[in-house]
Formats: sequence, structure tokens, C-alpha cells
Amino acid sequence: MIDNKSKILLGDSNELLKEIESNSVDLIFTSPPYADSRKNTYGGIHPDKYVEWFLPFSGQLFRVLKNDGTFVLNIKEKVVDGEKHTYVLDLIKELRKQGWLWTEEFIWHKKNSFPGKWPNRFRDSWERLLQFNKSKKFNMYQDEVMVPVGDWAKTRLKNLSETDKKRDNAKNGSGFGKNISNWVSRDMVYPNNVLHLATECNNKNHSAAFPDELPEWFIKLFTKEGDVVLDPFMGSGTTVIVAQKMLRVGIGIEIIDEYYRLAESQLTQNLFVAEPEIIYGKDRNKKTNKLHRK
Amino acid sequence: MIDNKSKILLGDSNELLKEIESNSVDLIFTSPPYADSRKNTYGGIHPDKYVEWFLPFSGQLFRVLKNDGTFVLNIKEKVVDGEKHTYVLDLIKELRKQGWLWTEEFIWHKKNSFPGKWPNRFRDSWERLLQFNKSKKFNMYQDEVMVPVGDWAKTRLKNLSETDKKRDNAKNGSGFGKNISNWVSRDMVYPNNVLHLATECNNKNHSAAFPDELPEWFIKLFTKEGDVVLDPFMGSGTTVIVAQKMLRVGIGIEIIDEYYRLAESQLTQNLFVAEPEIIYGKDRNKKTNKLHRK
DNA sequence: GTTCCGCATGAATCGATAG
DNA sequence: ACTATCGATTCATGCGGAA
Repeated sequence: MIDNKSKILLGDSNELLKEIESNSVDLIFTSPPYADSRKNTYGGIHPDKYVEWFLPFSGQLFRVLKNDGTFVLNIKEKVVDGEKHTYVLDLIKELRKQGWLWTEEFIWHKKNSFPGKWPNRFRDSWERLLQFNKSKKFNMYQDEVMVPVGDWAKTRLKNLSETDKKRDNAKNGSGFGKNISNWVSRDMVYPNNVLHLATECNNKNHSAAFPDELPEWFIKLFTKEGDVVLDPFMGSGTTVIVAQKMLRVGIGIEIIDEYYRLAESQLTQNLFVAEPEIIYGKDRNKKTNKLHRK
Repeated sequence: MIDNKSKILLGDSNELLKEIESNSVDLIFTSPPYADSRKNTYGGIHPDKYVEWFLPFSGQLFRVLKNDGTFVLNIKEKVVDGEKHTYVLDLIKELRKQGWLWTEEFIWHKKNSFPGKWPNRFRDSWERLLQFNKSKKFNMYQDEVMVPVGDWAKTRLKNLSETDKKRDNAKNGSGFGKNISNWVSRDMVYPNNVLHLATECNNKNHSAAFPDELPEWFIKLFTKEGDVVLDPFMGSGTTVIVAQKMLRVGIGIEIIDEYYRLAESQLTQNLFVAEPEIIYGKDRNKKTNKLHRK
């Protein structure tokens, strides 16, 4: 089933995952349909049924993942009747019973979250990126995601609101400034577990796309060239396309024909336009790792 | 027990909370001792025992909170043997059984957390701020925490002088929010549920302190002047001190004498400006019920 | 080729209305 | 009473057109 070429499959992951051999995947990065959303697609899983619905998939995922591989799950609670539903908490507990180790929880800070005003809550601007592993020993290539100090400062400042900047200035005496002076001597620093990315709203046909940078970051962190990256709910195929561009072997599964074709067209289009090695990473420092298609 | 004066108590919250009358507190903001850390405090709770340990406190908290009040819990998982422990997940589930509504989860992004390196993980730079309520109807003063619009820097702020920019940030914590929103209401937007604050670097004696801005933000959001703010694990007293400065009634409980004295000294120091006469002449042993007035 | 606006567009949530 | 649908609310982003 897996050779060294990216491929995408049309159908139900519950069936198609069975065709993937055990211990063959290095990274699973996926964003399954959220509870009760995208009703037209996966039939809209009710929050109360979500865990039960998801566990068969994750069982298969556990089987196909290598022992030193990583499973990254992008998921978020839904507000039901004014209260946050607990299915994500339940899911974590059940995944552990399946054998998964809950290793880390990254925060994706969505800078451009959906607007709105309500009497009892603010806009929801973050999502969970849950990291699971089969073993305490897993591959992690930390150096690949180091951030140049300049970029770090630039990005940091760019993302801060004006109030935040003012606060920082006021607190320069304590720690912030001092820390910067320590970092200046280095070229690259390690990131932390909070990712600042905007959602992509330019993709018209698929409503649930995350930005390229999200899978890109985890692919860099958890795989090397030639490794296998799997997305069992690929949607319009962002994960697979990025994986291919980064010279990994991307495997994607999608049950909706429309999304599958979207991914297919972009995948072939990408192959036609440029050789992957040209697009990805001669000099990583330049942060031109941004993979923009079109 | 509660009049309109801030006070701090030395002792076990399990006992002292019983002296607070039911439905009398508007906001509970606290950062309880984390599992297995701050071992001196409450005997160093093992992660496996954490939920069991916490529930008696939260039961009392449920009783003393007003129906339209809010409980904000700052807590974070501990990594045990390479894996994130699930006691926070379990705690949320159990608090719901106690009657609490899990309304929201804010993310505190600790901006200046120092980049570190471990083989399996990056620096942890965020914490949970779990919001619980007794009722779906609770007080929320959203206008008090509005922030400048994203591109404010580009449009308006250019023209403001540097002193104008700094004025808002004077760290007197005295409820200045409303003035700002009236002043430039057109340029202010509502915030979201990700808080960008630097960690406090200037405190020496208390290990688990958060920056003033953290309780300040929630006090502005969930209380008005004269309301009662409770911190049953006050540590060095940040919550109570900030509350008092913001003309709320702060109630703090701390079991460790050293922390209690730290809070006490800061509170009286602050009071010194207003009413010097009540500072001296109290025996320390009797101070459990000492009143601190603004 | 830049920079600068204007505009449409969202993994949303609440509350009212309708069946 | 209970569920289903709909409108109002709101703002960061990236696009296209214009200077």
C-alpha cells in the first residue's frame, strides 16, 4: 500500500485505514470534522456521540503508526447550551485507554477568529493540537523548527496588540528586556508550544482549511525527508500537499467526493508547476518555507 | 464575616471558607498549588490524589459564590513520566458533577517564557484559565476590558504622543478601563479568549505568582466596584492586593505563614498611603481575623 | 513594482421565532 | 416543552483595484 509516492484515497477511513500496513506511518496530522459542525459532510456527529464515533479511527491509527511516530490531533470543544461540552476531555481519556500516551498539548492561537459579540463570552480564538505517541521515545527534530531571533522578535511584535506592547514596555525593568539581551547572542532559538497563525479564508470550496504553516510546522518537527505523513480526514488536502512539497510521502483519505477532487487537482497542479525540491527549503533561515500554491 | 473591607486570613481554606456566608462572593480567582509542586503547601498533593484533594474546596466555593458570580481557576497539567497527567480533565468532569458549569477556557499565553530545550518537548508557555459558573446568567462587564483595534497602530496611534500611550498603562490597577473605552470607543474592540501577558519576574519568595494583569483583567471583567473577590489560595496575595487597589473587597486565605506575611506586608504597605494608623500594634498571632480596610 | 484602501468572508454563538 | 431555523453581531485577513 505505501510506496514512496504520495497518494490520496476516496472513501471511509474506517475501511481504507485497514489497507495500510502496521507500523508504517511516521506522522499522523489530522483535523477531524468537529462535533455537530459541517453537517452536510460527515453527517454531523452529535457531541454526545463524538468519542464513540472517533475511537474506531484512532484504533486503526494506533496500529499503522510507527512506535517512534507521532499523532497530532487538531480539535476543539463546542459550546452546547452555554457550556463547553466535555467530549474532548472524554476523548483524551479514552485514547489513553487505547494505548496512546498524551504527550503534549500545543495551542494554536487563531489570530483571525470568527467575529461576534455575546453577552457571556468573547470570541473563541484558539484550538487544541493534542500530541499523542505510542512510546515515550519518539522522533523529534527540534532543530528544524528553530526560529531566527530576528524573525522571532519581528513575529512577536507583529502579533502583539498595542496594549500588549505598552505592557511590555512598562515591564522592561523586570524580565523581558533582560531575556532579549540573552537571546541576541544566538542566531536561532527554539520555539514554544503556542503557535500563532491565522486561519486561511482564501480557500473557497472547503470551509475547514487550516493554514499550510500548521501541518508544515509539525511535519518539520516530527519527520524527515522520505517519511510517511498520514491524514485520515484530509478535507481539501492541505496536509498531503504540504507533505509532498516537503519531500515526505503524504497519504490522505477523504470521504467526500468534492473535497477529494479538490485535493486531487491541487496535488497534480502542484506537481506540474514545480519540482518539490525547488519549493522546499534551500535556506531555512530565510523563512521562505512558506508553501504558497497558486 | 464579609463586610466592605478587604481582609486576609491565615489558615486552611477548608476550615476558613466555612466562615464565609453563602452567596456572598462575586468572583473567585485562584491559582491553587499545582500537583506535586510547592510541596510545603498542603503537604504536596500527588497528581493522582489531586481531584480528591480539591473537591472539598470547590464545594465550599460553590456555596459562597453568588448565583451570578464567576469562578476562575488557573491550573495546568503536570508532566508525569513523560506524559501529561489527566487530573485537570478529571477535575473539570468532577466539578461539573458538583454543579459547576464549565463556561469557558481562557488561554494565558506567557509571552516571555524563556526558550528551553528538552529532548521531547519545548518550553511550556501557556496555562489554562478555566471559567466556571453556577448559572448561565452571570455578570460580565465586557466593555471594561476592551482593547485597541488590531491596526490601531497603523491608523490612529501614530499621532498620539508617547506620554499618552504610557498613561493608560500606569500600574495603579485602579479600574481605569472605562475611561479608555469612553475615550476612544471607536478604536476599541472586544478581546478574545487568549490573554497575552508576560510572566512576573520580580517576585522572589513565592513560586507560583502570576502577574498583576491576570487577576486585574478578570476582576475588571467579572466585578464592579464594591464587589467581593475571593482567593482561597492567595499565596503572596496578588489577587487580594489588586482587588483592593481596584476598590473591590478582597478576601484571601493562605495556609503558609511565610506567604501570609508577605501578603500582609504588601497590603499594609499599600494601606500606608491611606490610613497609617491601623498598621501597628497588632499581635501577629491574632491576625487571623485582622481587618484591612481601604 | 509598491503601498493603500475597500470589501467580502469565515470550524461561531445567542436569542427569538416558528413548527 | 422541545427542536429547528434564522438573523444579528463582529473583526482579522487577503484579495483586487487604484493611486
